[in-house]
Amino acid sequence: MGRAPCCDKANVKRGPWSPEEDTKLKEYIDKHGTGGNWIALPHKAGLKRCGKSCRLRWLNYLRPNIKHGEFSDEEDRIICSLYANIGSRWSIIAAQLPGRTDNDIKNYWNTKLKKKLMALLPSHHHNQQNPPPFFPYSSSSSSIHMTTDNNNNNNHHYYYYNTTTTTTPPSMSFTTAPPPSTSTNYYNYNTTIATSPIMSSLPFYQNQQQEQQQALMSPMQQYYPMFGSEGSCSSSDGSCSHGGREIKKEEMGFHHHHHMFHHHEEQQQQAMVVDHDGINNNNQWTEKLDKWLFQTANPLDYDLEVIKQLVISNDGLFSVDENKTVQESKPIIYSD
DNA sequence: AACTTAGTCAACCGCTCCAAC
DNA sequence: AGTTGGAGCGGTTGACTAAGT
Repeated sequence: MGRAPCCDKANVKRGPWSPEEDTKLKEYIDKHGTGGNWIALPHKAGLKRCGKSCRLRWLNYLRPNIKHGEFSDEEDRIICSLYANIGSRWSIIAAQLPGRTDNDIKNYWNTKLKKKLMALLPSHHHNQQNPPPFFPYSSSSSSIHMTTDNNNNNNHHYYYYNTTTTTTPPSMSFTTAPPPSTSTNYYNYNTTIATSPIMSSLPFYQNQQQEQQQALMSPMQQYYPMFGSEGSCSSSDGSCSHGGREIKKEEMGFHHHHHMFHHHEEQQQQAMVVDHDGINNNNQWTEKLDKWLFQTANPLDYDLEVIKQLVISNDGLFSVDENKTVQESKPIIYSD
């Protein structure tokens, strides 16, 4: 049994709001506030609307200081950085962009910004089924490098799984591990947006060096001010409070990020393997890796301290920890 | 001019969270 | 401690418009 609906769907108006309805809602809230009860509000305001619909209309359109129109490069940069690190937490992203709503940012990302970035990627990433590697994985700077050792003419592909913890904000971190000197093809599967050379070439990253100076401050203060200085206005609900539910949630959600950022930078690089049948399958595996990384919304689900190797075999892609052999491990991507 | 396709974005849906009881 | 129900969130839908054929 599901829960009771919040309103009588048959007796509420749906669809686009008329100017008259907007006026009624705005006048009511200007005069009485929301009263902390959206469900009761439409009846009091004389609106035949669901309370949720009123709330949405107010937050996304009618409340003061809403900013519509073009997003600036700076806003693009902030959205990309945050998306790369926290994913589709639109309300949190919106909280960093005064006047913007989560809905606006979500729409902007889905319809424009994502495509803008896709256009800058190598063509083999343009297939929608194989999303590009700059999409969010976590705030960690984990990455997978693939190299191909053509010099030895053995068609072996080497994947390097890096785990990096860094004191700099994710948007400005760089994975510094160079490809092995023998490699001729180098593909960087960075999981953080700014580590990609493509991303770095975008207009909103042009002043990255300058921003690295700012990186000296705590990233949590920079992006999530509730961890240090001022509270910020959420563009989702317009609140400007340190108290209440939202911030509690964020504190919980970001706990491990916070912790991670305060580690000293260190990087591990583990090489492994690969026994598969040749360079012609290269794309197959790069695509699978992309897909895996993309689907793994939070690679911390895989313990980065444990995963030391990625091993490809005919049965799939395996992560191998120190205590297990390939045979003992379960593939993280199964071979088709 | 008529039709189709693609893009945009406001609004809805269904879920989780959590305060109040 | 368990239940209820409102608030808030993110994903998705669909109406509308613009561009292309």
